[in-house]
Amino acid sequence: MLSNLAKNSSLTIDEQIEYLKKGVVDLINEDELRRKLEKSLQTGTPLRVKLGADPTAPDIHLGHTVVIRKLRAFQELGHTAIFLIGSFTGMIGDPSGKSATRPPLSREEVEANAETYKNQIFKILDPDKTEIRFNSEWMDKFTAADFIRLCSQVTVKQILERDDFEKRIKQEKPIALHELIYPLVQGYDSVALKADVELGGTDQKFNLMVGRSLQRSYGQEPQVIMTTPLLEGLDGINKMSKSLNNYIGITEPPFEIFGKIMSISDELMWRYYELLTDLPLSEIEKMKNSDENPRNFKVKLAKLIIQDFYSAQLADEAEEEFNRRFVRKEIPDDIEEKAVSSGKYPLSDLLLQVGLAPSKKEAKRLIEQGGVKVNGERISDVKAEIEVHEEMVLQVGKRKFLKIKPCEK
RNA sequence: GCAAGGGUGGUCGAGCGGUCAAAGGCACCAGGCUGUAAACCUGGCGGGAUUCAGUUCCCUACGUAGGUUCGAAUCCUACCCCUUGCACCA
Repeated sequence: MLSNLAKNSSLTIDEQIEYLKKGVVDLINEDELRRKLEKSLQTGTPLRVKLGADPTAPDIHLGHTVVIRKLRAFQELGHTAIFLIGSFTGMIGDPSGKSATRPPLSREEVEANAETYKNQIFKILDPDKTEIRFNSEWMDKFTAADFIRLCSQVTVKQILERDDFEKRIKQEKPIALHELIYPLVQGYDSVALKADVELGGTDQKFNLMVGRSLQRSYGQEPQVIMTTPLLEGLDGINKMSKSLNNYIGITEPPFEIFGKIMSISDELMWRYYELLTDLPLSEIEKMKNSDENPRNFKVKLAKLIIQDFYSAQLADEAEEEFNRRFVRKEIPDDIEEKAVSSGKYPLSDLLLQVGLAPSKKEAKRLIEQGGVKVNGERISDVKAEIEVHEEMVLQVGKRKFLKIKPCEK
């Protein structure tokens, strides 16, 4: 995963900047970045590169990895990654998300989530060059006076300039006061951490900018900010998110990842190539213009992504399993098993009982529409009865399988 | 507190006394065509029962609780919640 490390350490500053800029939407600004890189080189002091994370969503999906990969790029160049967990800000709720107020997390929950984070981000980042920090480290000690002082650093107008505040005002939608405060607290984190660079999704641009101006107010050199695009989810339209269920989690089994990648549109595939792989744009362009069946490129993409979080071998296995199941339409061999007491059942009842259908009506629908197979044989008679006396495989749709094992009552 | 507008199925959004389990879109599910692509086509999309049958029936559902009606998502009353404006407070 960190194979590029050695390779990149010998890059010139210009090459480094090129490398870091790949896929970046905003870079504010390049000259400052250059100066910081030069100074770092001269003094032998790594840059402190901050990435903030919300403590409420410890399940990392491919969308998050875009920016984490960027953080890794800095690590590869020898800099320090600071992964900041917003244990304090989590209690406020970022206005760029849903406006529903979040219940404060307990200390235990934050710690548990932090562990989960670590397990996941270290699939991408080098643990030795990563600092994990919590903003409650300093925010818990923040006094009311500190807070007032912080607030005095910006004007109301500046805060209201933020796009989504502006929009909401126009649409006459409510903005809670604490939402206005959020960027300040997040920005102060940069002050507390003395960040040289802060990364974030494009939706974080405003917050990152506030960090810059606060650092100036507190007498620090302002951080460089870099934003990365929000990755589209599997639907190709909305940003990837858990709540829209259009995501690929990095802890998902290889086979799942493979299948999900295969199901994305060709158009989206190129986007994923750009943001989720290290392939240079020129190479991606070449593939795009070739006559080869795009399916092959999709297979390649799926394997590249799986390799990132697992291994080449597991990627191959995922492909093989995929081919077995969907190309050759074979029944997989590692199906979940369920014991059912032997006897005769209407098929619809059986489907309901083993959880392959949420209701009897739905079960009947599935049968009627030809979505149900027993031992590989399609059964479309709603009133079919099944005798359970030996092992059998139930299939619903293309991907739901279940092995039924008879047992005594 | 006052005034106005609003709360409908996963979502958006019609309906404003019966023909409403509620138009239409989206999402989703199954099938077809494929490359588990896109586009497209077909069917489905609260639950349970019943039938030869796309039959009939029952329950639950339109913020909550009542009421008026033979009959309500649709009318009335109270309450809850959301938004906006105004006032009160400061």
